[in-house]
This record gives sequence, C-alpha cells and structure tokens, in this order.
Amino acid sequence: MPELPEVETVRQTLKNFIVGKTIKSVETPYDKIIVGNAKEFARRLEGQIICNLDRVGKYLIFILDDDAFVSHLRMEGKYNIVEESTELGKHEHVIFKFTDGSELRYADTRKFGRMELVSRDNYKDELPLSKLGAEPWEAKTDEVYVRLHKSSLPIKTLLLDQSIMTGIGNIYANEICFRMRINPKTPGNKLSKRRTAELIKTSQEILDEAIKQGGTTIHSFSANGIDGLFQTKLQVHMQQECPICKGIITKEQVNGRGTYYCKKCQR
DNA sequence: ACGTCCTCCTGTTCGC
DNA sequence: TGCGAACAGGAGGACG
Repeated sequence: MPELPEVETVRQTLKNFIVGKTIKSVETPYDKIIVGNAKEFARRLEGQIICNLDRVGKYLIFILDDDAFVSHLRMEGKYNIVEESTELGKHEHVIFKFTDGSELRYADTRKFGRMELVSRDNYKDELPLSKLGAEPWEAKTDEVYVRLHKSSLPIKTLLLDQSIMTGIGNIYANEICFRMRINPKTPGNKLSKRRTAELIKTSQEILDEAIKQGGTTIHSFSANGIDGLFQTKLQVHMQQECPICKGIITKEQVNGRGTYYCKKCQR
C-alpha cells in the first residue's frame, strides 16, 4: 500500500517518462476513479502538455499547461508506461494517450484510487490537499502537540490522521511506534511535548530511510517494476519476532487497523 | 468539533 | 475439493 515513500518513488520514476509529453486523449473505462465528471476530466486534459509531477503527502499532482490533477493511489494504484499497441490490462482504468504513441495507464485492482481536477496555481490551498497537515519534515512540534494533546485516541491512530501530519500509512505508523518504543495504543494526550518532538523526528527518519530504499513492496505494489527494498528493513510490521528482546510480536486491531508491536519493548 | 461506523472493491485466505 | 464467507484497508461521508 503506497505511503509517502512509495509515492515519492513513483514520482521520481514516472517524472522522467512523462514530462514534456502531450496528451492526445484520455479514456476512462472505469470512470468512478475520477471524482466529478469523467467526460469533463478527459476533455479538459486533451491537448495539454505535462509540465511537472509534484507530490504532497500521498498525493501525486500532475501539472499541465492550464490545469492540474491530483491522483491518490490508495491501496493498490499503479502507473504503467506502455506503447499504444499493448493490450489493455484487466485492471487498467484510466488511459492517458500521448501524441508520441506511448501511453500512461492507471491500474488499480481494488479500484480505490481517485483522481480529481484541481487548479494549477492554487492546488495546495484547495481540497483535497488543503486539509492535509504538514509532512514530518515541516511539522511544528507545538502544532502537532496541540492536536495530540486534545485527543485520547491511540497514538498510532493519530499518526494515520492526515490532517495532523501527512504521508504516514499503516506500515510506517507501526515502524515509528516501534522505534519510539511506545505502545501504539498510548492515548495521544499522554505524550509530552518532548515526546512529540521525538515522534516527529522519528517519522522523518523512518520516511527518509524508506525513500532511500525506494519504498516498501507489500503485496503487488511496485513503481514501474522497481520493487522497494524497505521491506527488508521492517522491524515489526508483519514480523513474528521482536528484534530487541526476541519475544513474540503482538498483532491486534487498533481502530480497525492491523497493528504490530512488542508488548515488552513498547510501553 | 470530535469520535464511531459504514462504504467502496477484489484477491486472498479461511472454514466447513 | 469446492465454494461461500471473512478479511484487508485510506479516505470520505453520515450520524450522534
């Protein structure tokens, strides 16, 4: 499931393939991927050149001549670059045809991903990006502390709240809690300001390391066939044995999400 | 304003 | 062995 490091990996890889290309047409065989009117989405993009590929949190932002659109991969979204003669895959739902005969195809087995037109010059200040908190590198301790302080929800749940900090998903939330040696069920309002600062710093470290490794491959995720290596570095997520005490890793649901932690080392 | 629950999907795993 | 049921999960929306 793509989180910030995976989306960043996709951005870096995909950018080289698509910047400068002109969109000839857009087809949407499964149009629920598009938020709003899919026909309108396709019509607006036709003839525009892809100028840049940005990222905010887990969102990709395609910058065109006059418009922009955001793309969220959710659980299993992927982008494929193929020649136009390539047979359409079962799970390819949005097709961008370029004037040079190549195509960008959005594939998503679970159809959870979404794309949405936004304004080119103001996309960070309008929905859906405007509701996001800062990425861990820009997060201010005081602001995060205020948010944590007024909630008794588990710290791991709050790590997944994109309006507090953005970019962290289930895998990295588990890893961050482990490195912090904190029980993921600890209420947010139990964290001191000092601990909050540590939480932000640990989030930065974990995401930095994952980006360096090219993300984490879980199930079918991969950016253009390049599989992330961070999975080999996972300490608790999907693990059986605690790397510190060699005890059993506990798996339980926390607010409906699979949560892995060591009951002895994380308190 | 906040917390909880439901929905969207399909491939995989599980139980009988 | 086979088939239906349960499960997984990010974000948005409904509801209290």
